[in-house]
Amino acid sequence: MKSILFSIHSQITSFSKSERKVAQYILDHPQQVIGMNADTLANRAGVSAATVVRLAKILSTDGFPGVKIQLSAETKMDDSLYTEVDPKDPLNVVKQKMEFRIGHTIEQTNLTLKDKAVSQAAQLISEADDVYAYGLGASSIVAADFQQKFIRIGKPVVQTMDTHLIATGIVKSGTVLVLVSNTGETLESQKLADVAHEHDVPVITVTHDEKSTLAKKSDIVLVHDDSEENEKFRTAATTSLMAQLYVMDLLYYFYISMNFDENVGKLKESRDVIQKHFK
Amino acid sequence: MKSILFSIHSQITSFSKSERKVAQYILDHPQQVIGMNADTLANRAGVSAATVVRLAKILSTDGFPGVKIQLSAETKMDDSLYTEVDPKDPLNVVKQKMEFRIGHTIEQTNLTLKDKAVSQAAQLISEADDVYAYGLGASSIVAADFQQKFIRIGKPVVQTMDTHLIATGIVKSGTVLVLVSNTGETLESQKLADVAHEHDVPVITVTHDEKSTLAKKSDIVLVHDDSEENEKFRTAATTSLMAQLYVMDLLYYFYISMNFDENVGKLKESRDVIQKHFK
DNA sequence: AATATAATTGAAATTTAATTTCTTTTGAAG
DNA sequence: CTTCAAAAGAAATTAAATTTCAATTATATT
Repeated sequence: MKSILFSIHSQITSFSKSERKVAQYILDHPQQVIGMNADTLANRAGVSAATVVRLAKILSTDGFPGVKIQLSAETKMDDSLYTEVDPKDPLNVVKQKMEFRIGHTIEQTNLTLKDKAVSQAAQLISEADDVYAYGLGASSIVAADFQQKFIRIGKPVVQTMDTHLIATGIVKSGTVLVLVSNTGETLESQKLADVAHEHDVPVITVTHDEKSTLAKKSDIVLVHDDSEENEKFRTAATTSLMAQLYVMDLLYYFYISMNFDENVGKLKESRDVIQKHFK
Repeated sequence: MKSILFSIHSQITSFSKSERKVAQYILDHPQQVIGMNADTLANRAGVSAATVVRLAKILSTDGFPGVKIQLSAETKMDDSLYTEVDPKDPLNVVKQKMEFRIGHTIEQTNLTLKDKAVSQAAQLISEADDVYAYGLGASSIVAADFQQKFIRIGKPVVQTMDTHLIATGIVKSGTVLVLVSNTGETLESQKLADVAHEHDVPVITVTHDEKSTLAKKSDIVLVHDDSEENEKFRTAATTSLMAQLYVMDLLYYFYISMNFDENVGKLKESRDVIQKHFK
């Protein structure tokens, strides 16, 4: 089964005038044609349905529905939705745009995030006696998520926005510090990184800017995408928040898989405890 | 990004017996199904054509032909990606699978979430004198995000995990209570909903189960998807967390757009304050 | 356990879409 | 001009999808 678009392209000179109109329309709007019936396409191309069907028979043994199916196999989604969210957009358009950009952000994060950094971070955490996590603003939410995830599998994490308290904790070897900072320029995080290094405590940073001050002060950098960075009207950096949570989830997943049965067992215990005592 | 096979995989437990037969047949022979009509598939699966069509309607807005078209689009890509994350999967496969299911969750949430519920919730919040938010476990993170978002635009929100404190607050008319609970069965949230109603305080709930106890006790229900619900090994309900954050973001967006210039002005002020004093 | 109620299912009827047939139109050759 | 063949559309036909509805099965309630 070879490409139908290629077929059209190479055969188009042999088509009759009306058939050519249809063929050209398909070449110009393959994605839209997938959602049309023969009548609609006929109208759009300015011919009759019979012509559409005749052309379809040339292109596919399964007639017009067969053409749509083949088009669907070879056409990828168009990127027209990747425009900024506009205050005048109705909610349903906002939804579509958001869906698209979240998908895009995760996709990009999959590219920027280094597998090796994830495995090294997981390794560090598993070897650590104590783990401290810090983030400010939206990043505090990510740090809290990180804490929750690891406590559930029996790996306690201290997470607080009290910088002094964290500084007090990260003075002991065997400790690991996890910092979350979208920009990588948060002053508080930088100070904590300095404290950590003074005491040979390794620093794992989650940030979107691998060239940021914080990234340079870190031992392992988990870099995520931030597509909304340069937009005029950012809703609330939600996509960047999601990218960070996603990075944490991969880290968590990798950590679990290093010792799968044991960790899943602990996860199950956690659920059972809740189920038994709080339901 | 929209995958029928993943949809089937994650929804199959919710299908009826006959629908499940069809669903399983599609999972087992996606390529062959593309070349069948509804009758043939019905015979192969041992059900009636009506059942095939009914299932098709669940899976695609374009009915059975739509299912075939989508199958065609995705069977050329690696059809192992819609399956559960497996501990033996290498990290790059996990990344792809996760990307896939996050996209799917947002897409599904766009379908389940009612625009009207969002606008009503935004309206309630804008008219409220005081707003309280509560969530436990992963949902506390969502409540915290909600708080952060609205404080940034000059709408203070009280968010704490101290149920007594919340109960103390929601006894005054003009107050709104926002509850986050994935299952909709969290006891603490139910109690708070009861307190709220005793004092005529409206309750907005974010949950994945519109038939849950909490949903029934709520004035406005913001329903999100939870595709991982039925999986044996859920990483950490991260997709459901993302769906909740996404719902909050839409709510926030809608709230801003009700009074765009003013709210964006406040958002800018918030950023300036941070910039001036903490950078 | 008996009954009521709701959900599920398939057969038949209906609607919609695709296809074929047949007639009209177009255009090139004599 | 006329003739003929190819092309195209209108209408008729066929096939497919979908809906309706009645029968059945499952679920909840007393």
